[in-house]
Amino acid sequence: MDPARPRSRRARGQAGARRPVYDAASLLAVAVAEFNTRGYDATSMEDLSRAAGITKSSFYHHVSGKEDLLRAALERALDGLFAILQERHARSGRPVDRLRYIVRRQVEVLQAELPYVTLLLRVRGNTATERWALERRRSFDATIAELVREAAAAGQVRADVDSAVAARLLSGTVNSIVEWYRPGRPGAGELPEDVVRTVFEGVLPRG
Amino acid sequence: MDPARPRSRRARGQAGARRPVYDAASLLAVAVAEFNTRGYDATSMEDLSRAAGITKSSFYHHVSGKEDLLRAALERALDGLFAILQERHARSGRPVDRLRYIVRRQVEVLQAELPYVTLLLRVRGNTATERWALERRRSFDATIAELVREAAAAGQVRADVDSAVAARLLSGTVNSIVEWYRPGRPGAGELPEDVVRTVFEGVLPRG
DNA sequence: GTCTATAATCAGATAGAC
DNA sequence: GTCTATCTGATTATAGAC
Repeated sequence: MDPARPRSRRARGQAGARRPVYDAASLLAVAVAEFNTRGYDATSMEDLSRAAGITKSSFYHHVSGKEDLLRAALERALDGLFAILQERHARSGRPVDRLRYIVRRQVEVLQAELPYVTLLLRVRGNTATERWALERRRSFDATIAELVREAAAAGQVRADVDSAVAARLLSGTVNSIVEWYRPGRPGAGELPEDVVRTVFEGVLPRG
Repeated sequence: MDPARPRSRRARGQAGARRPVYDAASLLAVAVAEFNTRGYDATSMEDLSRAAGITKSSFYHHVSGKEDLLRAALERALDGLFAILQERHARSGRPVDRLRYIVRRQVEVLQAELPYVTLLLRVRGNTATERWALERRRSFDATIAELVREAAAAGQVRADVDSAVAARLLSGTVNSIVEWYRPGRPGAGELPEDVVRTVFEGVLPRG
């Protein structure tokens, strides 16, 4: 009927294809979405392959196993977060200004890499991969905590709350966003600035 | 050798017994600790019985199953949280004062019922029990969100951050405490007030 | 690249002896 | 109350046909 039919094979690679041609990256996205819905441990390879629309065996043709999917996802999240610390405004200036910048950027990365960061924040430490990710996370948090300490020593943040506690509350507030933020909602662009305002100035009206 | 030997059976019920005489409540505490360490789905009944020092079969003699353990734990956490909303200072006064009171009490309940609240905050919704808990949690959060809205309408909290966003950040900050707080550390008594100060006034210095 | 079939292991749960 | 032994089903992963 249609002489151009053989081309449809290539066309599947474009958007709008009935069943996408998968590569490692797109299957990772599918897997991470499932991990976040059910939890990593509760998600079987069967669940993943069904979500991709292929059989378990076909799925294994593309990926090497469940834990490698996890590692790739966690790596992407961690790389995004650590890249912030290398940016110019995160490395120079008053501690409190660097802190403000990092918090804003952290919210932005969280929005941009939501599924990957979400997965990262739910890791428990059951496997070597998870413990590796937890350690890198702890290292990131320690950098923030040190910055809060410096800002407190310079009188740039309040002294009546222990700086270690303040740092944990700050990180906790930012991280909690993954529990409810969904992209595409109105007001998403204002979120980083809203978080900075709320964290630094509190919820009470200006005084 | 010792004519009083039979008594040792009763003595095991006291503190310092080598292997405690278990009842449903003490096994629940053991189970919740394991759930929080490894995650609910990654924890097997074998893990639980080993943690209790008995076999899987003996463990089943005391409890009816894994999901019932989960339900009992989640119920305890939820009951603790909802009880706050019935207290006098949570029900009368200016919205912002009620809010402040609830936040302080929420931190206190979180400290007192740490393992149970921790488990509650990690539930994903895979089973009917988990979905039931998630719905009760959402109902609790909705009460807080409504209170923030009222406080905003009365000009008692800042208007330049959306009240729904502010409410989520507030709840997120409080809930994030389970990720790092451990009882018995110095400064634990000051935590509720530190959280109230940080959330309401921010991390910047006064004035 | 996708499939069916299956291996090997581990999970939650129970039976029945002591 | 605790044990050993076992059932049943799900899980990760692989073999080999098309």
